[in-house]
Amino acid sequence: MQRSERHETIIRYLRRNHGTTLQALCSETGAARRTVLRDIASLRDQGFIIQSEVGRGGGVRLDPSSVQTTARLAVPEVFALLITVAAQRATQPIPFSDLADSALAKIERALPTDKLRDLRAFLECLYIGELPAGQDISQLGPIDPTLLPVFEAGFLNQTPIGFDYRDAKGHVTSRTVEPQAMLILPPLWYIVAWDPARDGFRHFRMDRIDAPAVCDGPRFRRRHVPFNRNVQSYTGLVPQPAVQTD
Amino acid sequence: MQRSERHETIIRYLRRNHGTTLQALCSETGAARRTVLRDIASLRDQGFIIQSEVGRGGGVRLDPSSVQTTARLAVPEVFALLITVAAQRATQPIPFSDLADSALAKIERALPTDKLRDLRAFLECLYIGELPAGQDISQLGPIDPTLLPVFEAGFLNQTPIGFDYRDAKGHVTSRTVEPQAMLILPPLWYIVAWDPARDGFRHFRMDRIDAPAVCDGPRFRRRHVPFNRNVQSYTGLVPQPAVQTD
DNA sequence: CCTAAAGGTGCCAAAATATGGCACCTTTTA
DNA sequence: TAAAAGGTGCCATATTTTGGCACCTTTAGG
Repeated sequence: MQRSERHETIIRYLRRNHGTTLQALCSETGAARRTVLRDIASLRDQGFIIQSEVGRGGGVRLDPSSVQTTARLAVPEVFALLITVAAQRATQPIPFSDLADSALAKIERALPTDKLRDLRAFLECLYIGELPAGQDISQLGPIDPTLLPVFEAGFLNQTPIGFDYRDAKGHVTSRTVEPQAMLILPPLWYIVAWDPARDGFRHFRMDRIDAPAVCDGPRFRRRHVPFNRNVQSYTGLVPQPAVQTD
Repeated sequence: MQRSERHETIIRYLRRNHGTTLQALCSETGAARRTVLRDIASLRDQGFIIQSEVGRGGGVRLDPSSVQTTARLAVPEVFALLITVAAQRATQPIPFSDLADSALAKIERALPTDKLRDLRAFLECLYIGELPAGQDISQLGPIDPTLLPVFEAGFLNQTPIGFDYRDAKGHVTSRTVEPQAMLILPPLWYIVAWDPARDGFRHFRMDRIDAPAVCDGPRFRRRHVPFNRNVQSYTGLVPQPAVQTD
């Protein structure tokens, strides 16, 4: 097996298996342990975040936010691809999804460092949970397509965003808030923001947001968003016992 | 200078200079002429269209339509991404799927011309419908991951493919057929092929196919596959990205 | 016609790089 | 304590790449 093939195989395997051992990777690639170790070092040099755990029950794991793309793809675009593939795998897996993973791995390798950093930060503010039973979703509307880029810009640059918000009764208010997180309770998508006017966190349903725009205003600081037990971060869906320091 | 660095230098130089000579590339890279020649051959293998002129006043030139694909995706990989996004849209649409579409459009445009042609042909043989009510899917098994590349090779090159087929009773027969289309009736995937031995079209469930392989045999011609009303072609369902003109 | 300027291929020795095995280290768990 | 893990350095061997050479073809100019 060629070296570049082997690298792709390793990434693909790590992506599909949340935790694995070097021994498994040796079997998968047909290479010696020493070679696989070198491959992993090389992949780390290329920017893949591969965490490891020493000792019994240990192994290696690819950080789920390890993604790259072609330089011409915008971060929200890659984000949308990632979410789509992950959602599809969670609901009704498509045959040959390993090929989609392989494509994502290759896109991953081509991401410039600054965009990779942005995407990683973006994925870290994404939370997923389940909608409480009985929640009314009868008036679920479309989401303004400019909302995600606006959120991204505000979040990454730490500048406030503004929008008109319609509550359940259709009453519209104008808001200027500090975007802190995104929350998906399928099929509802929320923006979680710090509202300075109310001195607290607010959840805004994305389908009730109109005319989103980045605002001039002082840079805000990021805050830890308190969620209840049923909500997990996208990057924390797999427990990470050891954080590798590069 | 490392090999990969040299490749980037060559491409960059060719982009900036519409016509150049090997001698100039040798100076630019510091490598021997023989090495630069190999590099060019290698770049051609990677999909760059590098034209050359022999003789006085000759040289090499990068075809302007030869867009550099920093992520070199295989056609089945792009296919898998496309299908994933389309399937997700059909079941439970993700917000911002327009962004995923946009990303895919950019990826498609970044494909070399021959691969783009292959992908288009591939997508044109894909059909989607709904499973008739009451169809038994209780024995749905896994699909051999080599099947899609085998189908692709057979379909694009118009050469027969062979496989072992298990029918509903588990009876295995060996088949050699002409692949004509793929049919998705979620969650079942079918290969639709012309079976010369039976002088007709046959539908083969992908999860009942084993040991797929491309066969030696005469090139076959493509046929129009008759489907009933509930089946639509993929390209009729999904708007295609605008084709970039040279 | 000849010569020079071009791209191109095959071959081989030398150089460079990758691989695998080994020894040894550290950490974690049963 | 032993086994299961990831990890590093080193070295002989294997593999790949490079550069030089010979030879080929094509084109343009003298």
